[in-house]
Amino acid sequence: MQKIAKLAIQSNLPQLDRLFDYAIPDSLQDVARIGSRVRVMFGRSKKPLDAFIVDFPTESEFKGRLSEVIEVVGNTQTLQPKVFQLCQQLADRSASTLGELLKLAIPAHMPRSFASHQDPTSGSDSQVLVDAAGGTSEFSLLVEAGAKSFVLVEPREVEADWAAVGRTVPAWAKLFVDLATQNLSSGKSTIILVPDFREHQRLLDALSQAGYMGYVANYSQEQPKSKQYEAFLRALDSTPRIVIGSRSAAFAPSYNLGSILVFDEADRSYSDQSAPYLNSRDVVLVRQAIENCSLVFASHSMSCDVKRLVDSKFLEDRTKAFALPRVSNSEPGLRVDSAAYSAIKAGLELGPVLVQVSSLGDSTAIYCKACDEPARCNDCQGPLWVDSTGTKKCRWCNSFQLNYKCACGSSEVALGRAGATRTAAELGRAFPSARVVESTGVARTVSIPRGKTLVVATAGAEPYVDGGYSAVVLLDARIALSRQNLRAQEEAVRVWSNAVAKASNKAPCVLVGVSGELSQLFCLWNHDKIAESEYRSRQELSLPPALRLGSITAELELLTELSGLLKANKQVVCIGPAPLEGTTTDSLWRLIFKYPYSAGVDLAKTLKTEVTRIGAGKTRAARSGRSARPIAVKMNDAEVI
DNA sequence: AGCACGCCGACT
DNA sequence: GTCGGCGTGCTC
Repeated sequence: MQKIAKLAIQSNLPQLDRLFDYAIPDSLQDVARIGSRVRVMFGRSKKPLDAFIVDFPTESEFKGRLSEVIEVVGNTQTLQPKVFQLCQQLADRSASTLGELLKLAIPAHMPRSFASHQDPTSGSDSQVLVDAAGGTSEFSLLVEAGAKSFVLVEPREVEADWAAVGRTVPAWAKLFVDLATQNLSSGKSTIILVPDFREHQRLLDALSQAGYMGYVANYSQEQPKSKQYEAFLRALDSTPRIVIGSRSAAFAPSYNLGSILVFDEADRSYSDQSAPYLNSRDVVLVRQAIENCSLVFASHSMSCDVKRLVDSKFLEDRTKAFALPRVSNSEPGLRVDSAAYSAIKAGLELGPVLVQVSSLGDSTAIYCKACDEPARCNDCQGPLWVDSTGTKKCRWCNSFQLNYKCACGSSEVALGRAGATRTAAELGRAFPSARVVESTGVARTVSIPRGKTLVVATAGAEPYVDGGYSAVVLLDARIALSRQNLRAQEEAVRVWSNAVAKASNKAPCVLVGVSGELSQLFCLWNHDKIAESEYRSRQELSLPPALRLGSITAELELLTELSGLLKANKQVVCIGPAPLEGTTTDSLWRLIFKYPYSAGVDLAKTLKTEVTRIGAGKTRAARSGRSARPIAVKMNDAEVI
């Protein structure tokens, strides 16, 4: 009797989005098991494909002759059953294929890395058993199996008993290390998601100080492929691990998963920019249900999405009381007003000061001095700005505009609002004894040493500093609030809060140029109330996250067809289709659809069938060859409004 | 994706 | 007569 394996093939072709049966030759029967990575010949293709064994059925439904598995790669359970379930469920919910999810979850095999990981003499693990304070700990509620929590974290640098004397760690990093410790003490793994390299590095530092590097699987995507594969293999080991990474770490294999911890869940970097367009928040919610592990969202502000989950009792708010930060606001007026000046001046006497600005470069815009019209690019009519080297550049085509001349004939210009570079220069003149550091998204500064330093940073690029800043000044707050985006306020509060959280205890923080209810709530650090009123208004307007909003991008003809299909479902509301702006291809249109959360899985299933049908070109004449036409289905599109 | 199969026009 | 164009369908 031949042995049969059901395989999930790692290919993102929608036509192949099902399981295939293969025969296992006698020679491979000892090594083949559920989760094994195998190589198979598929179709008429000449090169073998990767696949994973997901079942050993006693007989096959398939009536033809079965091909044989040609190789079993390694002796590890590369695709854990729970990760397989995760991929399956996410493929269903996101209207994409299992193969696509498997590509996200499982890195390609690399024989050399694999061999060195298998080699027992190369073991860098000299693991000490962690002895945490048992079940009485204040953290036990957060790591309890099945517990789902939100924690508004203390917004400052704090001391940790494992850190070197006089050194501090961000409170969120201390919380995460403590929770990982709690898990290790009961033999469990922890997966930690961080939004970018600053948080990644800061957490690694903290784990290193705590002596846990032997447990860490570093899932950073910023290292060579071979290192990433090694991290995957470490996560796969039959021993408790601490996995740290960004989006992709949510798919990491794990031994005895105790908790998933997510810092700053509303950061944009958690949403995928390519298919299957998943958000880490959704991924970890599904994974938590499969693993029955604990889940903790920890942030310095409360996003609408988290507010919704707390309101519906899906998450428990387990915020621990802490001393509120000292935040004040000033009335609209000068960009850098007296409140800002005195905070910087007083702060510099004690240590480093942080100034948050909203944009890069020297000037965000330029105007003609003669006619006051905004300066336009000679090539494409895009708006001009001045970069950090003082060069006039076009925002659209990025071309240099050395010989700019206005349509009225004048070549004299007036500068618009200052970006980080000019702000740094101006403040440098005002505070000549301070060292001025500019930190933006492109400059990779993780942390700066203590000293009389004035840091001018764009939102989200604030370096950490040991002990925390002695003052934090939030400039351009009104600009952040007035962005034409559904999430402008939520996002503004988030970046302000993250800057405030880099301050030391009792350091003064100033929100410059904003008055009104929001700024008052912000000064009182009442994030629950801010999120509450924002979420209520979203509910009144029927906007996310009160319901879900998805989009389909394709040719108009296809969208018309799909919109007819969507309208058949009474729970779905369609908007558009409308031509897609900002692309060079004018043939792409976008259809937006709103639906209640409960309708999501069914709707995704319908769309997936349709996309597969259209992609396969079964009913539609193929004018442009049969190659699948571009259809991008986003079941949860945050950027669309 | 790849690759074969099949059904119509112009070629030694 | 048949060579080869691409439209169509399948892959355990």
